Order: sequence, then C-alpha cells, then structure tokens
Amino acid sequence: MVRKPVIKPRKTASQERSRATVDALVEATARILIKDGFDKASTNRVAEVAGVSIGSLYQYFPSKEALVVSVAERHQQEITQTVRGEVAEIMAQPVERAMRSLVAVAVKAHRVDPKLHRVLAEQIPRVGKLEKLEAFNPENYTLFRTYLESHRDELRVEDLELASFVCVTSIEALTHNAVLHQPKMLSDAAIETLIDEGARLVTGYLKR
Amino acid sequence: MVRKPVIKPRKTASQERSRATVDALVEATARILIKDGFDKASTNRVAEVAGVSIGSLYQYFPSKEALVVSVAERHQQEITQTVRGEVAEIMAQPVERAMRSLVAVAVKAHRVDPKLHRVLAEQIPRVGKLEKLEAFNPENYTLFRTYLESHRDELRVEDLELASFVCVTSIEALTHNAVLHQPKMLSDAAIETLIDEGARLVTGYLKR
DNA sequence: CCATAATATGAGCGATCACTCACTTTTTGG
DNA sequence: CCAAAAAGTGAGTGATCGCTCATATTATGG
Repeated sequence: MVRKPVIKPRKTASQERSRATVDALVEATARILIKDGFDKASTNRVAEVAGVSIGSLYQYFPSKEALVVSVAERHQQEITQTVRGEVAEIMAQPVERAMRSLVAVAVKAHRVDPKLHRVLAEQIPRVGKLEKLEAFNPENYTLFRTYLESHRDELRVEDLELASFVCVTSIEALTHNAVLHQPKMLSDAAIETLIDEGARLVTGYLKR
Repeated sequence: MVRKPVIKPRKTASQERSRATVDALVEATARILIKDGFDKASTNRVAEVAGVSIGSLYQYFPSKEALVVSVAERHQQEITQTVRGEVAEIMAQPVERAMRSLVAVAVKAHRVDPKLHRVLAEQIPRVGKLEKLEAFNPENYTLFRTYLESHRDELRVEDLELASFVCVTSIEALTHNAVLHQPKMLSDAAIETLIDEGARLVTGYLKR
C-alpha cells in the first residue's frame, strides 16, 4: 500500500481542464510581467490572477523560472508565426531588397507584443535556468549568415561571420530601441523612414 | 531634553572615517554585483562584505537602490575619466577619421570594467528610482548630434536627429555585444577589426 | 456504478529580505 | 578635560517570497 508521490507529474496536462489551467497561468504571468514587471510577478500572485490555487501552479510549473520560460516561448512562437513565410521569400531577394525586407520584418517582430518583449529583454535576471533566455535569438544570426553565403558575389565583405555579427546586432538594436524606447517612432511614417535608414545602413556596408 | 532623531543625516559624511565607510560600501556592492549579480546583493551581505554594520549602511544609503545608483555613478565617472580629452579631439576630425575614433572610444569605455558594465546594463531591474539608470547615456547622443551639425557639409544625411539615433544605437550595440558577449572578440587584433568594420558601417551611412 | 487516476485546494513553513532603533564608541572643538 | 556631535552597532521586526503537502474534488474507463 505504498503511495508513490502524487506530486510527481508536474508536467503533462492530459485533460482539457488542466490544459486550461496551464494556459491561464501562462497568460496571468504575461499580464503581470507587462503591468508590474518581473519583481512583482510572485507565484502567489500569478496563481491568484489566474484564478487558480498556488498548489495547482506547482503541479505544472516546478518553479517561477519555468513559468517565465513558458511565457517567453509562447511569445517567441507568436513572433515566428507572424514572420513565417516572409523569411523564405527574403532569402531569394538581391541584397538591397533583402535588407529592407529584413529590417521591416525585425520591426514587425518587435511590434507583436512590444511591452512583453521589452520586459523579457530587459527585466528578466539572466541567472540559473533563465540564462539561456537570450535577448537575441541565435537563429537569426545563422539565418543571416546563410543569406550572405548564397549572395557572396554581390558583397564586398570577406568575413561573413563578422559581417553577420555587425548587421544582425545593428538591426536588432535599431528596431528594438525604435519600437520600445523612442516615443517619436510610433507613427507608421516614422517607422517607414527608420526601415529605409536601417536598410541603407547595412546595405552600404555589405554591397560591392 | 527632546532628542531630534539621530537617523536624520543619512547623507553627508564629513569625517574621514565615515568617508572610508561609504567607499567600502560602494566597493562591496560593486564586487558582489560582479560576482553574484543583483539578486544576491542583499543589503545585509553588502554590509558584511564591506566590514560594516547594517546600521551604518543605512546611515549613508537610504535604500538598496541608492547603493546601486552610487555604483553606477562611480562607474560612469571612471569611464568619463578614461575617455576624457579624446572626445574634444574627435569633434574636429573629418567624418571618416572621427567615426573610427568614436568606435574606438566606445570600445575603450566598455573595457573599463566590462563585468560591472554588463551587470549594470542587463541585470538591474529598471523600476522606481533605478529607472533613470539608462543603459544608454543620452549625453552620447547629444554629443554625436553636435558633431553631425558642425560637419553637415560632408554628410548625405538630412535628418540629423534620426542619423544620430541610427549611429549611436549601432555603435553602442556593436561595442557592447562584442566586448561583453563575444568570446571571439577578446584579442586586440579582433577588436581592431571590429573597430574598422563599425567605422565603415556608420561612415558609409553618413558620408556624402 | 465505482475504483482509480487526474486535478485542484490553500493554510502554512522556513528562508530571506529591506530596513529600524535604542544604544555604544569615537572624534571634535572649545 | 569634557560635552556634544558624529559615527558605528546588530538584534530584531514585519513583510514577502517560493514552495510543500495533506486533503478534497472531479473525470475516466471498465
């Protein structure tokens, strides 16, 4: 009659009721992060806002960190969905057009959920398991490098790795700062101008 | 015989002994921030590492935030001292040379105390009084804009404010990422290459 | 229908935190 | 030398935090 611990699962949610619970917890975490920041997102409060007991929270998330990671993954997935397709198109375009599209896509990505993006990028202490939560997605880097390789003949740059670093870092910083820190950049017209400028910046640097 | 509260001052340290206490506290805070990060820098621990009682800490710093602000200010001052003079020189140089010098100076600034710089830039929750602790110094922005104005005839860009935003953001991100996140960029040779590339990036964007 | 598994509950534990205050020790200046 | 000001002390407070667990409720499948 030995009872194996009931607290074991802490992972899978098989029934619909529990899937709803998990969703509510992730959603509540995101909402609190946006409204009050990381420090105020205590597990007790997350559970309360989600309308769920603190015990249930720990059935599915072994720690506060796991909760934040889930929010980040959901956000990343939303971005990927929004941007999907455009990337494939871009890979075939010539440098000038490709760079403009790329900057435009970067802006689009930052506009999916700007406030959440900002919190995830700037407020989450990158300690412990949260360390891998890179503000900058290494996938972007690899993708860019691949583009440069297949368009080598149009380029003046020789070290493609270095060039990728320069371009990806610049585009990311530019779009991030513009969308999340520059109140002047809110209008569509201003954003369009920014896209032009960002594209010109990296095109001039890359093109033969 | 009414005693006015002794806890009032909380600010000025007139004797040498107390100045040493304040120094020890700021130094201890910086050391803990670097070694263990913001979360582990509890006021009790700062006092302990500084070899000072927690009571003394609160004589001079009304809060943990004040302590961190002090560390940030001291760091900023060290950077300013290191970079002093070079800026004045740069303002007179033509665009191509000026941009190279500027990127070099930015690298130098990030190398003053890289680990501390990284913690201050990435780990401090920008809430409450810490919000003004900008990762990016608006002074740099103004300085850059002033340079562009006095060299307008050499430039193809029209909107100097936008151009400043583009260049300052890019240079900052480039040097920050290179010095603090790219292990490959540790050697002086690699840094020299980075400076060349960064300079070329913004020069091509700016120059007529 | 009912045994079992899945899911949900929330009081409360131990740890830690930022911070206070009544008090002692040291320094200063006349 | 001494009174008063400056500096220093640390046990303790109250709040909050992440998290556990014994127990209750609900769903599933034979």
